[in-house]
Amino acid sequence: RLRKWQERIRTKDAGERNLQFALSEVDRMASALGVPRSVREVASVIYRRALNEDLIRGRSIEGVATAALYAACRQEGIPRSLDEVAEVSRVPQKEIGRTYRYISQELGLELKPVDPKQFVPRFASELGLSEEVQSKATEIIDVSAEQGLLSGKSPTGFAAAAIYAASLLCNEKKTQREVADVAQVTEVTIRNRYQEQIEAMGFR
Amino acid sequence: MSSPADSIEIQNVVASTGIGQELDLEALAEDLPGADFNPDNFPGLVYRTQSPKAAALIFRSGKIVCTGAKSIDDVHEALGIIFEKLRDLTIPVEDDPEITVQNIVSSADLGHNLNLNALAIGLGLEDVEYEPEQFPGLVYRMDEPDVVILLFGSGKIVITGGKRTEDAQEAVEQIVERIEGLGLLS
DNA sequence: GCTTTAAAAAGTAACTT
DNA sequence: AAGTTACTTTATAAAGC
Repeated sequence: RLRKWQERIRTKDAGERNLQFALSEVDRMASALGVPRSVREVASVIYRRALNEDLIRGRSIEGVATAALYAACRQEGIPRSLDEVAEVSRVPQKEIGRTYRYISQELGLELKPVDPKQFVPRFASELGLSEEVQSKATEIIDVSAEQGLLSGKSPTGFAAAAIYAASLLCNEKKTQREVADVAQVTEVTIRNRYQEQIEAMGFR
Repeated sequence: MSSPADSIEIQNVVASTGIGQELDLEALAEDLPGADFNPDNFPGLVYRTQSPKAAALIFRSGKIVCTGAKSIDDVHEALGIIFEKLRDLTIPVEDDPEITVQNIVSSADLGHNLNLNALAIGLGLEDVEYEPEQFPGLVYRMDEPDVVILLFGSGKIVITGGKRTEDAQEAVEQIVERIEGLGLLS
């Protein structure tokens, strides 16, 4: 009976330690990503829900913590790409994506697909581009998405191309390489999306 | 009057069977020209048939998985060839081993572009997985028939998880009806 | 969970020419 | 810049770790 008790305390302690570890990891990654405190709080709520629903079994604590943070960023409307999240996590990108899809399904998060426009302010400011370029990029995204060009395309690549196009239109040109670097996509992707977008805008 | 259902093409059929006889795969790998056997990697021996084109995974237990065939008839033909090859090597093979189709992968074309963002919301986010950052297709799990459909912006689709030829047919009819009902089949 | 096999869809990436 | 190759997703059996 005494042993059982000690075991209970031990597992409870272990559980507490695991939770502490997960939340401190969320905190560490959130800081590295520069997301506000509110996002970390949403992420810990998601993590605790996953824990209560026993979704961690068979998965790494760090993987679930990272996926919770990725989900929280999306839920709060300030998404980070899987690439960006993977950079501050010790979990491979593929596992983060897989874990995100799992907890998202099981917790019924029902997050809408990421809107490329949500990347515009951050990418544009990293490139030192003006408000004018940002609103032009936003317009390009809206117009080309409305014409059905967004289906199946990566939101970061779509946003990157629109920012590149807008920088040209507003005489604040950035090279494809510069835009590609902040958005973490290739120049080829920017070129492909850019061509479709300027055609959709009626330029050419 | 071409309907999407007419565009269905079976792309891959997976089936399992067994010869009811244990096998020495090391010996079989020697006797079967073209056989790949790397037990450190995978417990099955891989054997490919040329016509019809298919790949078989042959296990020590005598159980066999056949994949890559373009029709159920091709599965039977390919396995028939393998059964004969084994008999030629004086390995006793049951007269008519039962062949079970486990999965059929089909492709089809809805004939219209799809707005996957609108479709994700229209079909219900709870039944849909659409993560264009990870994969360009929208994943839709259908209950009846029990299949998974991948839908792409081009209107091309993939139906998998079905065990009968009719599953793809029914799935296409169902998904067309649902998308039309949402007014999203431009 | 993973390992292997096959096939389609379309996007993205990493190479080579 | 174009071309090739390869990887992402889905399902499915097999035996074993």
